[in-house]
Amino acid sequence: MKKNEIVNLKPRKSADIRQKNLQTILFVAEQRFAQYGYNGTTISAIAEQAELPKANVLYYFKTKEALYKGVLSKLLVIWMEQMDDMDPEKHPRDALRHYILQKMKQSKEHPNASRIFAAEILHGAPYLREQLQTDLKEQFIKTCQVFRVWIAKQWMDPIKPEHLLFMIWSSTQAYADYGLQSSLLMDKEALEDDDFEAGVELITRLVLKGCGISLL
Amino acid sequence: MKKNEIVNLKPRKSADIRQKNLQTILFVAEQRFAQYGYNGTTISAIAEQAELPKANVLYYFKTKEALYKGVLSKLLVIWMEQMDDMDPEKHPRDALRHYILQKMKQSKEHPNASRIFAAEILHGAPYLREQLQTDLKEQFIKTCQVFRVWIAKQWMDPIKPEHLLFMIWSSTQAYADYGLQSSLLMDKEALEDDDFEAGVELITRLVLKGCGISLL
DNA sequence: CCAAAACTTGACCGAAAGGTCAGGAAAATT
DNA sequence: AATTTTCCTGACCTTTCGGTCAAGTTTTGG
Repeated sequence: MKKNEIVNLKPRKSADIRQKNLQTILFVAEQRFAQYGYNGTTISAIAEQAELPKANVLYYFKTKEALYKGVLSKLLVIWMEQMDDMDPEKHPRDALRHYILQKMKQSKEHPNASRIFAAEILHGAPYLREQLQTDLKEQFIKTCQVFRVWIAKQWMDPIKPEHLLFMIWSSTQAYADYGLQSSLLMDKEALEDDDFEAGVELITRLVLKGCGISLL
Repeated sequence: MKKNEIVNLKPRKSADIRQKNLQTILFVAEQRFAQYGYNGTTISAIAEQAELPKANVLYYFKTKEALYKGVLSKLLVIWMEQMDDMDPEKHPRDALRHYILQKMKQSKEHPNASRIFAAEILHGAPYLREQLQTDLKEQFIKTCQVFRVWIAKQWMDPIKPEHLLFMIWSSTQAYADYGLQSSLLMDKEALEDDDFEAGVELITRLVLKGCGISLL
């Protein structure tokens, strides 16, 4: 079992080539799609940035659409996994705080996913409709149901669950989607850790106090 | 079916032709840009929907970019005019309520403007950077300043003005940008008047209570 | 009524995009 | 070592897009 002869030379694994190229392409594609949108992104540009011939990119992904879907499905995993349920048994104070924190973390750590999804939805979700109508909707309904339980228990004021959730989503998501806008307005290159923290704090505060949940 | 033979209605002045065509083109272009984005929109598609030959569209707008800018500048007027100042003398209860209502009205009545701007910002504001850095920023700073006055007067809790404003913008804007998403989730064709009202109510409530402003 | 100005439009063009393909190089398998 | 499978890629094809143009028609102004 010879690994690779002498010390030097690349540890050129065999089947790893595929994995490595797929990864590179997907990584680059994610960036471009996030920044320029589907139609604003060209395969040549991706190929160039990935330092591969265009035909090679097309070898791994037969079509541009397939590549885009590849990116989407990769991001969808990240996207959904953190979206996990809120426990109706937990006190909303803790559950909501945690949820908002998670959401914001998402915006901070995966802004590309956020942006791509935002653009998708903005344009009628041509590729995500299915997912939205199933997975996301299930998540939505479940979370609203939790809110209703809390309201019934009088742990929070009777607000409209759908709109509350909507507000939490949009205001946290905004830190990814409109990161540029806000940094422009605040004279920064980009949003910093402090900004995300302040965002979490403010949104949490508004939600808790707004719903009549004590902060302690 | 010529109706203005005998009655001699408007004998179709030439100057009117220009206005009429410009209007039609801008109207159609606005829709397409909002739905498909800049790169996803073709001049032929606009021409077809406007029932004009492509070359005729190009006669009025020399380039696609010029047309896009035409749409933007038209929307920018609408966009900014409602953004007017909050009065630091007024009580935040009324001023904020009014502001949120206006913002939401914007989302409801001019969703295309909202969507186009959202897409612009999402992609780094290639055409709006200038405007954002001047007009919008001025607006931003001014409003934050008003918040600070209110805080100094102890009319509201000491929150971070930038983030509060950011939250108001994003959550109201979302009713335009993500109108589709939300209607999908709520089993509706589109958002209805009730939804906008409920949105205003919830956002106002969260903001006021969250900032320690009494609701009466 | 006539000439100039404004408008209209089918035909055309070069560039760039997505995608194909054939044949060669490298790995893997036997 | 031989052969099969996978990977690589330059050249090429087709379509579509933004944009031009020249030849016409209509409107306007004198």
